[in-house]
Amino acid sequence: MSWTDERIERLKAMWAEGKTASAIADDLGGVSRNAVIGKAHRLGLDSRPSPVKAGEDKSASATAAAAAPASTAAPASERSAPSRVREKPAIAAILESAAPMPDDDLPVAPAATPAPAPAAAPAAKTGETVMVYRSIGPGGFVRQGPGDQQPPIPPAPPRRLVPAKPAPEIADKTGLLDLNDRICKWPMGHPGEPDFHFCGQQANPGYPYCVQHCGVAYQAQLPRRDRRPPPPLPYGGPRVR
DNA sequence: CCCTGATTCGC
DNA sequence: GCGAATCAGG
Repeated sequence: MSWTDERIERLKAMWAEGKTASAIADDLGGVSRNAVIGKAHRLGLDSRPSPVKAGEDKSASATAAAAAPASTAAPASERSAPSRVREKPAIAAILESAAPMPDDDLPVAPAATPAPAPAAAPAAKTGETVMVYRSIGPGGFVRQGPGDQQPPIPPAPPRRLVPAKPAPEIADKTGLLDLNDRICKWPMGHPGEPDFHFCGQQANPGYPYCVQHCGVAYQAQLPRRDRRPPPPLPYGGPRVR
């Protein structure tokens, strides 16, 4: 079925009415909803509120490709495609929410300190043993492997927090409270380990990491034809739809 | 699973 | 230009 003038007019009208692409495709007949969407785009019709686009942070993703670090910069021939960049670690987002303590005389710890999300270290590869860092109170964590059973630990009671001197081994390392938007937040080591700290280099402006770590965190996606097929899975692989 | 619209890219 | 395949959020 081809796009006659008459069918294009009907598509435009229904698109303007806010009908979904599926409904338009059903109504026109002989075309899929993808065909309708594709045609609408080529006609330059208004974009609809997309479930995917909603809430997207434009400033971050739109500039991601342009400001990509030199180490992964795509060749000039590469299509301009901001969405071709993916962020690997979600750690930065978690750390962004680490607000500084109120400036009161001495802060009081909340009764129930939620355990931080067990963020995987950036270097972790699939198949590696997943360690969990369980909070055992303010500033304390234990490492747990999947096999380690341990009853839940009751939250620490509220108590006054006394400013502690940093341990000598991290005296001049970048800790959680040293972070701000100009400092690279790439984790070095693992949370809970005595010398855990952050990279601390000057952050690439607009990014949570320094230029070097941006090169690890943001990587250009290969065109589909250049991607390797996923390795075969055990048991003959997943069910084919 | 279902739905949605956006995007990519082989044709 | 077309539209299936894919993506990603709801």
